[in-house]
Amino acid sequence: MSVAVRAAPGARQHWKSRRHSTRGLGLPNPIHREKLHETMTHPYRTHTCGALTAAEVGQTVKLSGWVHRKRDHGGVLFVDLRDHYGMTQIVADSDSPALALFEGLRTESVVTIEGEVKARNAATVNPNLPTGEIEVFARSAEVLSRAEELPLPVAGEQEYPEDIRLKYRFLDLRRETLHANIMTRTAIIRETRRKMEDIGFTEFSTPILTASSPEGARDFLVPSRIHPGKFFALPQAPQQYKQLLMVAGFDRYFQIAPCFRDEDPRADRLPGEFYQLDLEMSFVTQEEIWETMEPVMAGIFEKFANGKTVTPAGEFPRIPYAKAMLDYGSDKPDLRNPLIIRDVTDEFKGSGFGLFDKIVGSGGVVRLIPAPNTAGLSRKFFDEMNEWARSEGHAGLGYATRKGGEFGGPIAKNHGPEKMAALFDALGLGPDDGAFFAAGKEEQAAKLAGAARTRVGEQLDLIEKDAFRFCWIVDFPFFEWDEDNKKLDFAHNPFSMPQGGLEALETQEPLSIKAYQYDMVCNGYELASGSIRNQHPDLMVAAFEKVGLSKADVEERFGGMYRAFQYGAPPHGGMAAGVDRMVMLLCGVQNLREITLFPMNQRAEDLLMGAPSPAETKQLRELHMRVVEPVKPATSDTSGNVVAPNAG
RNA sequence: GCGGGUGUAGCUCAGAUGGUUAGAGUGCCGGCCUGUCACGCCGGAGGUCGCGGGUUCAAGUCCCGUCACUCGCGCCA
Repeated sequence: MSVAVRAAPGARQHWKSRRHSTRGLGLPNPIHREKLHETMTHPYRTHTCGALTAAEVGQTVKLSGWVHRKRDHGGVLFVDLRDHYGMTQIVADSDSPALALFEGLRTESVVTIEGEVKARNAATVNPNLPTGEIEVFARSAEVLSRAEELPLPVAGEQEYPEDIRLKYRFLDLRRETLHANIMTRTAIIRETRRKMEDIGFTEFSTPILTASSPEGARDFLVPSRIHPGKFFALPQAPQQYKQLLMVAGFDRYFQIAPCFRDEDPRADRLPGEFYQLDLEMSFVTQEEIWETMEPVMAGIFEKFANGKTVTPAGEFPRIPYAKAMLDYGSDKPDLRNPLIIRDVTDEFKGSGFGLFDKIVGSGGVVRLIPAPNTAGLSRKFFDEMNEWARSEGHAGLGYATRKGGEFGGPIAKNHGPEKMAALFDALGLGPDDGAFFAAGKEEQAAKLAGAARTRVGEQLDLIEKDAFRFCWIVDFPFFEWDEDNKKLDFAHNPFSMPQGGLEALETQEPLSIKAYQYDMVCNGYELASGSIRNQHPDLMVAAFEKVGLSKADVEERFGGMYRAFQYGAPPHGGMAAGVDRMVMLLCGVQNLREITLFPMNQRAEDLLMGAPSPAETKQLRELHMRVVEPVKPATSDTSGNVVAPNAG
C-alpha cells in the first residue's frame, strides 16, 4: 500500500520540542507562558499545559486538557495532560482522589486538575519535554468530557487509513504532526499577507457566487431560486474580478482567494476547493512582476524552510518554455536534479541504425539523458528503466552503458563504438557514464526524456537535498494545436497578451507566437502562474478569431471585462500562487491532505460532514429542479435463480 | 473515463509452492504493580480473510466480476 508521508523531515516538533509550540511560527501567542488567571476560582485553568517550568515550583495551579497518555503503577499514576500549547505530567498517588478517577478514564478524555507544581528530582527529569523539569501533583480532578474507545489513537504517529482519518478528522487534527502542519499553514498565510501589504498590495474580497466561465475547468454550479433554469458558478479563480479591480484603479490587488474547480484530484491537487495567493498589478512589465514577487516567495520560503537552501530573490533563473522542454523535458523542471537532457537527433540522421534513423527521418527527435557513474550498475538497472518506460505507455527507452571507456547495450552496439565515443566526448560524458535515449515525435520524446531524467536522478540519488530551487518558465506559446478538434486553441488562458501584439496575430504563424505568460516553479512543482493581460478589445477579438470565436462570442462570454476595456483600462498583469502547494513543500509532505484542515477524499466527499448529500424535495422545488438518476447499465442476471441447485 | 498498487482482528502487518483450529505487535477488557514518560508483568475477548461468483476433494492463497482506498493518465483557461 502506498503511504502518504506524514512526518516531514525536519517537521516542527510540536509538543516535544523544547521550544514552545508556536514560537518561531510568526504567530502571536500571548498565553502560552504567562499565568492566565490570578485566582483559582477560574473554572478551567490558571496556566496552559505548556507553561509550567521550574519557576512555578510551589505554586498551586489548575490545568485543563486531554489525557494524552496514562501510566498506571498501581499506587501511583502518571498522566500526560495535553492541550494546544504543550504537555504536562500530572501525578496522582494513593493519597489523591484523582487516582481512582484517572484509573477509570480512557485517553483523550478531557479533565481539569488542581494541584501543586513540584520539581522533579534529577533522575526523573524528562529532557524531551519543555515542561520536563516539573510535574503537578493532583489534589483533585474533574472529568469534563469522557472519551469513548478511539477509532484512531492520538498519541503516536502511526499510519492510519485515509477514510478513518477523514471521518474522525477532529481526532486526526489533535495528532502532533498534522496539528503542527495546520499551524504552520496559518503562519505562512499570515506571513504572506504581511509581506504583500508591506509592498503596497491591498487585499480585496471578491464574490463567491459568480458567473460560469466558459473556458477552463469544470465549474461548480449553484442554482438560482429567483431565476428558474439559471445558475451561479463558484469562481475557478477571481481572474476577471481582479482585472476589473485594475480597471477600477486600485493599482495593486491581492487576495488569499478560495478557488473552486470540479476536476479530478491528484496528490498535489485537492478536489473541489483550494487557495491561491492571487495578485494583480497595473502599469507593469512582466519583469516587474517577477522582481516584485521573488522577494515575497523567497522570503516566505526562507522563513519556513528550517534552514534549507532557498534560491535568493533576484536570482530565480528565467527559462524560456522551449528551452525547458529541451533541457528538462518539462515545463516544471526540478532544478535540484543536475541532469540536462541533450538533443542528439542529428547524430542519428542517416546513421543506418534502423529504428532511430527511421524516427529521425520522419521528423522525430532523439534525446539523450545522461546516467553518470553507472559503470558499476548491473544490466538490471538499465533494463528496468526500459520496462518502466513501457509501463508508462512509451515504446521504450534505449540505453548505452560504458565501463572504463567500453560501450555496451543495444544502442551502442548498433551505432558503433567510434561514433559513440565521439558523441560522448562532444557531450562531455566520461568513460564510466551511461546514457538513456528517448526517441519519437518531439512532444512525446521530450516528455519521456523529462520523466526519465527525474527517474534517473532519483535512482542514482542525484537530487539535491534540503533545497528549494526556484525558477521562472517564460515565453509560453500563445496558441496550441487541439488535436481532438483539429483547430487552434489558447495554450493557457485567453486573457494573456500575445508577444508582438496585433501585428504578430496578423502576420506570424500562430503556433510560433509567444505570450507574456509565465510560471513560477519550485522543485518540480508549478507554484504559480501568471501573465500580462490583453486589455485591448480589438486585440482580444483578433485572438479569439484565431480559435474560431467571433466578436459576439467575446462579448457574450466576457461581457463585463470586454465592456470595461472600452473605458480606459491600464496595462496590467499578475499571477496566482498555490498556497496549498507552498505549504506542502514547506511542511515537507507529499500530500495536500496533510496540510488541510478538512479535506475531501479523492471522490470529492467530505466524510466528516457527509457532503455532498441529497437535497430535500422542498429545496429542489424552490430551485425549480428535479433529480434525474443516472441510468445504470443493465446487469446481466447470472445470479442465484438461474443456477442449478447443488447436486452434492 | 482509463491504468497500476492495496484490501487478513479496532489499527499496523505476517500468513512460499492451495491442505488440520488463520498468527504477531499494538489497542480493548480483567488482574497485579509507588517513579513512569511508547512504563512493566499475567490473563481474556476480538476474524463473513472487502463483497459476489467460479475452479478444486479442499481457497485467505488460483480464475472472473465487483466495491473501497490510493497513486498516476485523461482532465486541470
